[in-house]
Amino acid sequence: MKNIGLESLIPKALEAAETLKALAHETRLLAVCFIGEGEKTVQELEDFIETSQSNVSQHLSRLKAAGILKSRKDGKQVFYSTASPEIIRLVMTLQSIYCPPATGQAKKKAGGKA
Amino acid sequence: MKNIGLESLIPKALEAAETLKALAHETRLLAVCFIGEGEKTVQELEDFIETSQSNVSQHLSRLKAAGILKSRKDGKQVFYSTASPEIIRLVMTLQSIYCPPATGQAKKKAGGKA
DNA sequence: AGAATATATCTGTCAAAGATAATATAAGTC
DNA sequence: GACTTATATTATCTTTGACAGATATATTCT
Repeated sequence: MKNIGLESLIPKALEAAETLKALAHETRLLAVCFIGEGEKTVQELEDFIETSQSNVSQHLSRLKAAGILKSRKDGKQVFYSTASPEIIRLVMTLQSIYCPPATGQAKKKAGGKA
Repeated sequence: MKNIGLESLIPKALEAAETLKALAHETRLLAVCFIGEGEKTVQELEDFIETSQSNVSQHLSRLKAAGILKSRKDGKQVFYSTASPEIIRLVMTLQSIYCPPATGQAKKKAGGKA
Protein backbone atom coordinates (compact mmCIF):
# COMPACT_ATOMS: atom_id res chain seq x y z
CA MET A 1 0.00 0.00 0.00
CA LYS A 2 1.36 3.33 -1.07
CA ASN A 3 1.46 5.86 1.64
CA ILE A 4 3.13 8.79 -0.04
CA GLY A 5 1.97 11.57 -2.23
CA LEU A 6 1.15 13.99 0.53
CA GLU A 7 3.75 16.37 -0.81
CA SER A 8 1.53 17.41 -3.68
CA LEU A 9 -0.73 19.21 -1.23
CA ILE A 10 2.10 21.39 -0.07
CA PRO A 11 1.67 24.17 -2.62
CA LYS A 12 -1.99 24.38 -1.65
CA ALA A 13 -1.44 24.15 2.09
CA LEU A 14 -2.55 27.67 2.79
CA GLU A 15 -5.75 27.29 0.85
CA ALA A 16 -6.51 23.93 2.42
CA ALA A 17 -5.80 25.33 5.86
CA GLU A 18 -8.38 28.04 5.26
CA THR A 19 -11.04 25.45 4.58
CA LEU A 20 -10.05 23.52 7.66
CA LYS A 21 -10.24 26.64 9.77
CA ALA A 22 -13.76 27.25 8.60
CA LEU A 23 -14.77 23.72 9.52
CA ALA A 24 -12.82 23.60 12.74
CA HIS A 25 -15.52 24.59 15.16
CA GLU A 26 -18.07 22.36 16.75
CA THR A 27 -21.01 24.55 15.81
CA ARG A 28 -19.93 24.89 12.21
CA LEU A 29 -19.17 21.23 11.82
CA LEU A 30 -22.56 20.38 13.27
CA ALA A 31 -24.18 22.77 10.86
CA VAL A 32 -22.42 21.27 7.87
CA CYS A 33 -23.33 17.74 8.92
CA PHE A 34 -26.94 18.69 9.44
CA ILE A 35 -27.13 20.55 6.17
CA GLY A 36 -25.56 17.52 4.57
CA GLU A 37 -28.92 15.79 4.98
CA GLY A 38 -30.48 18.38 2.74
CA GLU A 39 -30.92 22.13 2.71
CA LYS A 40 -31.99 23.75 5.93
CA THR A 41 -33.35 27.08 7.01
CA VAL A 42 -31.60 29.19 9.60
CA GLN A 43 -34.42 28.45 11.98
CA GLU A 44 -33.98 24.73 11.65
CA LEU A 45 -30.31 25.17 12.36
CA GLU A 46 -31.07 27.39 15.28
CA ASP A 47 -33.22 24.66 16.81
CA PHE A 48 -30.78 21.93 16.06
CA ILE A 49 -27.71 23.66 17.32
CA GLU A 50 -28.91 25.21 20.49
CA THR A 51 -27.70 28.74 20.33
CA SER A 52 -28.81 32.24 19.46
CA GLN A 53 -29.99 33.38 16.08
CA SER A 54 -27.10 35.75 15.85
CA ASN A 55 -24.58 33.10 16.62
CA VAL A 56 -25.90 30.69 14.02
CA SER A 57 -26.08 33.41 11.45
CA GLN A 58 -22.51 34.43 12.08
CA HIS A 59 -21.22 30.90 11.75
CA LEU A 60 -23.22 30.36 8.60
CA SER A 61 -21.82 33.44 7.03
CA ARG A 62 -18.31 32.29 7.80
CA LEU A 63 -19.01 28.94 6.17
CA LYS A 64 -20.46 30.70 3.19
CA ALA A 65 -17.48 33.01 2.90
CA ALA A 66 -15.24 29.97 2.94
CA GLY A 67 -17.14 28.49 0.02
CA ILE A 68 -18.45 25.61 2.06
CA LEU A 69 -22.10 26.56 2.01
CA LYS A 70 -24.32 28.46 -0.35
CA SER A 71 -27.70 29.97 0.32
CA ARG A 72 -30.87 30.83 -1.45
CA LYS A 73 -33.67 32.99 -0.26
CA ASP A 74 -37.29 32.08 -0.54
CA GLY A 75 -39.73 34.49 0.97
CA LYS A 76 -38.69 35.34 4.46
CA GLN A 77 -36.50 32.32 4.77
CA VAL A 78 -32.97 31.55 3.74
CA PHE A 79 -32.03 28.00 2.89
CA TYR A 80 -28.48 26.85 3.25
CA SER A 81 -26.97 23.92 1.43
CA THR A 82 -23.51 22.57 0.80
CA ALA A 83 -21.68 24.32 -1.96
CA SER A 84 -19.67 21.39 -3.23
CA PRO A 85 -19.46 17.63 -3.15
CA GLU A 86 -15.83 17.94 -2.12
CA ILE A 87 -16.80 19.20 1.28
CA ILE A 88 -19.16 16.29 1.68
CA ARG A 89 -16.27 13.98 0.93
CA LEU A 90 -14.13 15.70 3.50
CA VAL A 91 -16.80 15.38 6.17
CA MET A 92 -17.39 11.79 5.17
CA THR A 93 -13.72 11.11 5.73
CA LEU A 94 -13.99 12.60 9.19
CA GLN A 95 -16.95 10.40 9.78
CA SER A 96 -15.07 7.34 8.70
CA ILE A 97 -12.41 8.23 11.24
CA TYR A 98 -14.60 9.15 14.17
CA CYS A 99 -17.51 6.87 13.43
CA PRO A 100 -15.85 3.88 11.85
CA PRO A 101 -18.39 1.94 9.83
CA ALA A 102 -19.29 -1.25 11.64
CA THR A 103 -17.28 -3.69 9.60
CA GLY A 104 -20.32 -5.80 8.81
CA GLN A 105 -18.72 -8.81 10.45
CA ALA A 106 -19.05 -7.94 14.06
CA LYS A 107 -16.03 -10.07 14.64
CA LYS A 108 -17.87 -12.29 16.99
CA LYS A 109 -16.18 -15.26 18.43
CA ALA A 110 -17.73 -18.54 17.38
CA GLY A 111 -20.02 -19.80 20.09
CA GLY A 112 -20.38 -16.38 21.61
CA LYS A 113 -23.34 -16.41 23.93
CA ALA A 114 -25.84 -13.66 24.91
CA MET B 1 -25.80 8.61 -5.47
CA LYS B 2 -26.32 8.57 -1.77
CA ASN B 3 -25.39 11.74 -0.12
CA ILE B 4 -26.48 11.17 3.41
CA GLY B 5 -24.92 9.67 6.45
CA LEU B 6 -23.22 12.82 7.65
CA GLU B 7 -25.42 12.85 10.70
CA SER B 8 -23.51 10.05 12.31
CA LEU B 9 -20.60 12.41 12.81
CA ILE B 10 -22.74 14.75 14.86
CA PRO B 11 -22.11 13.17 18.25
CA LYS B 12 -18.39 13.36 17.56
CA ALA B 13 -18.41 16.86 16.16
CA LEU B 14 -16.50 18.38 19.02
CA GLU B 15 -13.77 15.79 18.87
CA ALA B 16 -13.49 16.04 15.10
CA ALA B 17 -13.39 19.82 15.33
CA GLU B 18 -10.42 19.57 17.67
CA THR B 19 -8.48 17.58 15.12
CA LEU B 20 -9.39 20.03 12.41
CA LYS B 21 -8.23 22.94 14.55
CA ALA B 22 -4.89 21.31 15.00
CA LEU B 23 -4.49 20.84 11.26
CA ALA B 24 -5.95 24.19 10.33
CA HIS B 25 -2.79 26.18 10.00
CA GLU B 26 -0.55 26.47 7.00
CA THR B 27 2.61 25.67 8.92
CA ARG B 28 1.12 22.66 10.64
CA LEU B 29 -0.43 21.31 7.49
CA LEU B 30 2.87 21.70 5.70
CA ALA B 31 4.60 19.87 8.52
CA VAL B 32 2.16 17.00 8.43
CA CYS B 33 2.46 16.66 4.66
CA PHE B 34 6.22 16.71 4.81
CA ILE B 35 6.34 14.24 7.65
CA GLY B 36 3.94 12.11 5.66
CA GLU B 37 6.90 11.25 3.42
CA GLY B 38 8.63 9.69 6.38
CA GLU B 39 9.84 10.76 9.78
CA LYS B 40 11.68 14.05 9.99
CA THR B 41 13.82 15.85 12.48
CA VAL B 42 12.94 19.28 13.77
CA GLN B 43 15.83 20.67 11.82
CA GLU B 44 14.60 19.26 8.57
CA LEU B 45 11.22 20.79 9.27
CA GLU B 46 12.85 24.07 10.15
CA ASP B 47 14.58 24.17 6.79
CA PHE B 48 11.55 23.06 4.89
CA ILE B 49 9.08 25.41 6.49
CA GLU B 50 11.02 28.59 6.61
CA THR B 51 10.56 29.81 10.09
CA SER B 52 12.23 29.92 13.46
CA GLN B 53 13.16 26.93 15.55
CA SER B 54 10.83 28.07 18.27
CA ASN B 55 7.93 28.45 15.94
CA VAL B 56 8.35 25.00 14.44
CA SER B 57 8.76 23.44 17.83
CA GLN B 58 5.59 25.01 19.11
CA HIS B 59 3.56 23.88 16.16
CA LEU B 60 4.94 20.39 16.46
CA SER B 61 4.03 20.19 20.06
CA ARG B 62 0.50 21.24 19.27
CA LEU B 63 0.24 18.54 16.63
CA LYS B 64 1.58 16.04 19.07
CA ALA B 65 -0.85 17.12 21.77
CA ALA B 66 -3.65 16.63 19.28
CA GLY B 67 -2.52 13.08 18.64
CA ILE B 68 -1.59 13.79 15.06
CA LEU B 69 2.15 13.32 15.41
CA LYS B 70 4.34 11.29 17.67
CA SER B 71 8.04 11.71 18.34
CA ARG B 72 11.02 9.72 19.32
CA LYS B 73 14.35 10.99 20.50
CA ASP B 74 17.65 9.71 19.24
CA GLY B 75 20.72 11.42 20.61
CA LYS B 76 20.36 15.12 20.24
CA GLN B 77 17.66 14.86 17.68
CA VAL B 78 13.93 14.35 17.83
CA PHE B 79 12.18 12.59 15.01
CA TYR B 80 8.55 13.28 14.31
CA SER B 81 6.23 10.96 12.46
CA THR B 82 2.51 10.65 11.94
CA ALA B 83 0.69 9.00 14.78
CA SER B 84 -2.06 7.35 12.81
CA PRO B 85 -3.03 6.28 9.33
CA GLU B 86 -6.33 8.06 9.80
CA ILE B 87 -4.65 11.40 9.64
CA ILE B 88 -2.95 10.40 6.46
CA ARG B 89 -6.31 9.56 5.00
CA LEU B 90 -7.66 12.91 6.01
CA VAL B 91 -4.77 14.74 4.40
CA MET B 92 -5.08 12.57 1.33
CA THR B 93 -8.69 13.62 1.04
CA LEU B 94 -7.63 17.24 1.19
CA GLN B 95 -5.13 16.51 -1.48
CA SER B 96 -7.74 14.93 -3.70
CA ILE B 97 -9.74 18.12 -3.33
CA TYR B 98 -7.01 20.68 -3.82
CA CYS B 99 -4.77 18.70 -6.13
CA PRO B 100 -7.26 16.68 -8.11
CA PRO B 101 -5.53 13.81 -9.81
CA ALA B 102 -5.11 14.83 -13.44
CA THR B 103 -7.94 13.01 -15.15
CA GLY B 104 -5.84 12.15 -18.14
CA GLN B 105 -8.22 14.01 -20.50
CA ALA B 106 -7.25 17.66 -20.26
CA LYS B 107 -10.71 18.70 -21.46
CA LYS B 108 -9.52 21.36 -23.86
CA LYS B 109 -11.98 23.24 -26.03
CA ALA B 110 -11.53 22.71 -29.72
CA GLY B 111 -10.16 25.76 -31.50
CA GLY B 112 -10.16 27.97 -28.40
CA LYS B 113 -8.21 31.10 -29.31
CA ALA B 114 -6.58 33.61 -26.99
C1' DA C 1 -48.80 51.98 6.56
C1' DG C 2 -47.83 49.33 10.69
C1' DA C 3 -46.81 44.96 12.98
C1' DA C 4 -44.67 40.57 12.98
C1' DT C 5 -41.24 37.31 11.34
C1' DA C 6 -36.74 35.72 9.47
C1' DT C 7 -32.25 36.77 8.92
C1' DA C 8 -28.10 39.70 8.76
C1' DT C 9 -24.90 42.99 10.43
C1' DC C 10 -22.54 45.87 13.75
C1' DT C 11 -20.21 46.75 18.13
C1' DG C 12 -18.00 45.81 22.28
C1' DT C 13 -15.80 42.55 25.14
C1' DC C 14 -13.27 38.59 26.38
C1' DA C 15 -10.51 34.47 25.34
C1' DA C 16 -7.48 31.90 22.40
C1' DA C 17 -3.92 31.64 18.90
C1' DG C 18 0.23 33.09 16.76
C1' DA C 19 4.92 35.28 16.37
C1' DT C 20 9.22 36.49 18.27
C1' DA C 21 12.82 36.75 21.51
C1' DA C 22 14.99 35.05 25.40
C1' DT C 23 16.07 31.41 28.28
C1' DA C 24 16.25 26.50 29.70
C1' DT C 25 17.35 21.58 29.14
C1' DA C 26 19.60 17.69 27.25
C1' DA C 27 23.12 15.37 24.55
C1' DG C 28 27.35 15.17 22.46
C1' DT C 29 32.33 16.96 21.83
C1' DC C 30 36.86 18.62 23.22
C1' DG D 1 33.90 20.78 33.04
C1' DA D 2 33.31 24.24 29.31
C1' DC D 3 31.36 24.49 24.60
C1' DT D 4 28.27 23.49 20.98
C1' DT D 5 24.18 21.64 18.91
C1' DA D 6 19.24 20.28 18.98
C1' DT D 7 15.03 21.06 20.91
C1' DA D 8 11.66 22.80 24.33
C1' DT D 9 9.66 26.22 27.27
C1' DT D 10 8.40 30.74 28.85
C1' DA D 11 7.17 35.57 28.52
C1' DT D 12 5.28 39.26 25.98
C1' DC D 13 2.78 41.30 22.36
C1' DT D 14 -0.45 41.36 18.55
C1' DT D 15 -4.08 39.38 15.95
C1' DT D 16 -7.95 36.73 15.39
C1' DG D 17 -12.07 34.44 16.86
C1' DA D 18 -16.32 33.80 19.60
C1' DC D 19 -20.29 35.38 21.76
C1' DA D 20 -23.96 38.61 23.24
C1' DG D 21 -26.83 42.38 22.62
C1' DA D 22 -28.63 45.81 19.87
C1' DT D 23 -29.99 47.30 15.63
C1' DA D 24 -30.91 46.93 10.56
C1' DT D 25 -33.14 44.94 6.44
C1' DA D 26 -36.37 42.37 3.91
C1' DT D 27 -40.73 40.01 3.56
C1' DT D 28 -45.28 38.96 4.61
C1' DC D 29 -49.68 39.88 6.88
C1' DT D 30 -53.47 42.80 8.36
